[in-house]
Amino acid sequence: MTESTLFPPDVPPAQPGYLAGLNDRQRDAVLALDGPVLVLAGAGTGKTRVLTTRLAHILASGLAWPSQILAVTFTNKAANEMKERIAHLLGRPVEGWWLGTFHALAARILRAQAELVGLKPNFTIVGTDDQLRLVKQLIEAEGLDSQRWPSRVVLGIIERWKDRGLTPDKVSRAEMAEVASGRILDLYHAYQQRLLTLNACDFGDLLLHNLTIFQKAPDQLARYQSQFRYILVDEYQDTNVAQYLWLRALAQQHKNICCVGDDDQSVYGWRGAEVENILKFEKDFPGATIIRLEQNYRSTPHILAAASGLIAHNEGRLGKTLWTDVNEGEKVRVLGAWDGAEEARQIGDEVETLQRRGTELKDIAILVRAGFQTREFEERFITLGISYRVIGGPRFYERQEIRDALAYLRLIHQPDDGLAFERIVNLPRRGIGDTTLKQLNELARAQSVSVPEVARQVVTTDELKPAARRALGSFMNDVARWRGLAQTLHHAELTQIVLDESGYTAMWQADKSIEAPGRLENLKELVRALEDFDSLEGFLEHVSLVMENAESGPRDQLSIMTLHGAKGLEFDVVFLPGWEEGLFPHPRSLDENGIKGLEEERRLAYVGLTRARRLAIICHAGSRRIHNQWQNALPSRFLAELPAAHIERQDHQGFRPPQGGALAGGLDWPARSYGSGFGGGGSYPQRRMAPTIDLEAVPVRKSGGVYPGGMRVFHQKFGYGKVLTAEGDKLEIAFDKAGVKKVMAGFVVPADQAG
DNA sequence: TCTATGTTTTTTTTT
DNA sequence: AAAACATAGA
Repeated sequence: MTESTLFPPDVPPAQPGYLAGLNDRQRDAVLALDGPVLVLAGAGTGKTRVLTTRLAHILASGLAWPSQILAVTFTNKAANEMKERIAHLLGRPVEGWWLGTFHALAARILRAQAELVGLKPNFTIVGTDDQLRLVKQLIEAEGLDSQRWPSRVVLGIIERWKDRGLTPDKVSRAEMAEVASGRILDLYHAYQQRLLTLNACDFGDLLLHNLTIFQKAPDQLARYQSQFRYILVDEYQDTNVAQYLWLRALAQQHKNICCVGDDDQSVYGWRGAEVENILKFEKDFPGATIIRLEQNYRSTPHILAAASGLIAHNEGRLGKTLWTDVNEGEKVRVLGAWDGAEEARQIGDEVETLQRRGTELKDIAILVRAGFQTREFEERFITLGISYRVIGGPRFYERQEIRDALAYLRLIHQPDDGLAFERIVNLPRRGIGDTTLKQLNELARAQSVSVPEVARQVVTTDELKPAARRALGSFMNDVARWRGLAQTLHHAELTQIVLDESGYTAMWQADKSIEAPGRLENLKELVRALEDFDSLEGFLEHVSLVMENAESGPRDQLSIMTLHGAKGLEFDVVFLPGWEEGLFPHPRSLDENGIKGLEEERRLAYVGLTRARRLAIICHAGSRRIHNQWQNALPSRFLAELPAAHIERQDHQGFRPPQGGALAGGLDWPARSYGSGFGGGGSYPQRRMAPTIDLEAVPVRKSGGVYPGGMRVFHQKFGYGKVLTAEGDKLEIAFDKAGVKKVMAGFVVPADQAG
């Protein structure tokens, strides 16, 4: 144990400085170290502070070595933040403890114990695309109707089983009567078998295999149990059954487990999270201390009251009463708009007003229900020149070209990685098509060896047609050669060579499509990223577990993100657009989960409101284009649930809410027909037919810029590109990533002046 | 085996 | 409206 040098056996000071400034409840939560503790922490009650202080306290008082602490967070970002804050509290960084997401920690255990579940320690963690491909293959093999059972749906069912800690053999018992389709269960069996053959597992398996290990090897479990003297769990309301079982198993010996959560902020039910875990806590850990944090330090009374009034419509809550001793602030504003475009315009105007009054962009956020809503705001902000960033968009490591390149590396590193093999064996085209692949698969299945293994064998036999055999042989040769190079070369270098020699780079260079240059750029970026890692294994693990984008520089930018993505964050001003029936609450949630779904949507609304420190502005539009069809929308029922005393209507342009307005209170919008056409209950005017010219969209800045054809330019939304034609103020530009677009000259700057 | 054409679906939220 | 998907033909 090298940690012993880190902490001299000094007795901690009688009143450690880090306890100063905590309120009584918070201090209780920090100091209650013995036995199980459940902290019910309402929004903005200093939860993170309690968590970090508690950890710092354990370490500073020498009650445990870092390696004896298990701290689980929900995102990698939260883990990093915790790491930093504790280093700050203690005045030194902490190394060697078990801090991370459930998935990262479970992966760590699984690497050490892989053999117990039939995996090799270097197993691959497959991503969504691989999962879907696999399931699709199996659906075909099992002869299931792929129309009735799309791979997406089947995978969803399997994942939900995994969330509940059910291996295929356990499902049959628990679920026999419930699921009318025993065939999906067969498929689950086959899927697990297939993953095992591939020496791979998916995200759910990380936890599931851990549970199996705990069951199969009580001695190993006992080892972990005695190792982890203190266990800490953040966002406990978002744990699923598998995670709950995992925690319960590990906490069994010392029972010093502290879970922090808020049942009102449980918004991941669709991913298998069970709020019931919070309710069960007392039962499973008898004598648990329960501490409520109810003093809110974040929001103004109006915001708090509005949020509380809303969430009060949910049943089966543990119930908390948030309060604050702040006594000022604006009411929550509710803004009606004609349509989505006007909504974006109004929010843009508000943002500019806020800016003029000194609010910085980084303190403003727009929280949307669904990803597609971000587009209108992006367009508007580009026009206005408001700097923004969309958080949680498409991720670097999920891009096609990156996954392809990684597949090459995986195949080199793990010769039996069949998924990687299938992905790139004919990419670029090598004349190894579906037919050949099908043959290989059959052979592999018959001999129960991996597909790459079969491929290696078959090049020396006459199983395949000569053309296919030659193509395959040459490919396998290349891979073997690269594998040899891997022994001596740095992997960044190796990657470059592989990409060039395989023809993968050439493939994109030859590709005349608009996104090709961008993809090449991303590949370069990948090679650069590889340089930061000592080992390829380390990099691959990083890629599979760290699904978040690296943060860009500390610039003053407005944040646009989903409500889910906003959990745990806070901003001075929060805009909540799209509060309409048909969008929020999302009908799909209602369809699939009924009243439970509605309550989860309501919690989502609650989360959104409670992100705001100073001001919350809710918006709704009278009509919105969905699937490119105009649909009328009534205000969200959640608007009617907000206590009238704490909100203020701000309608623009003669907008008139139906039936006297949501704020009259007690109105029950019909949940059913929001798109019922003319006069469907609301008094919204129909969309004007004549196309209106958006005068504000005409650029006012920087007129007269001259951009000759061929010049490199930068556009805030579309990125870098080359001018094709210039006609007055109108430019036609081939953007590296966004393709050919017509834009106004005022929106671009010469490439060398960008940034 | 690859490409072109026609048909269908899409947009809930993510470790 | 666009993208993803499936089918048929070269």
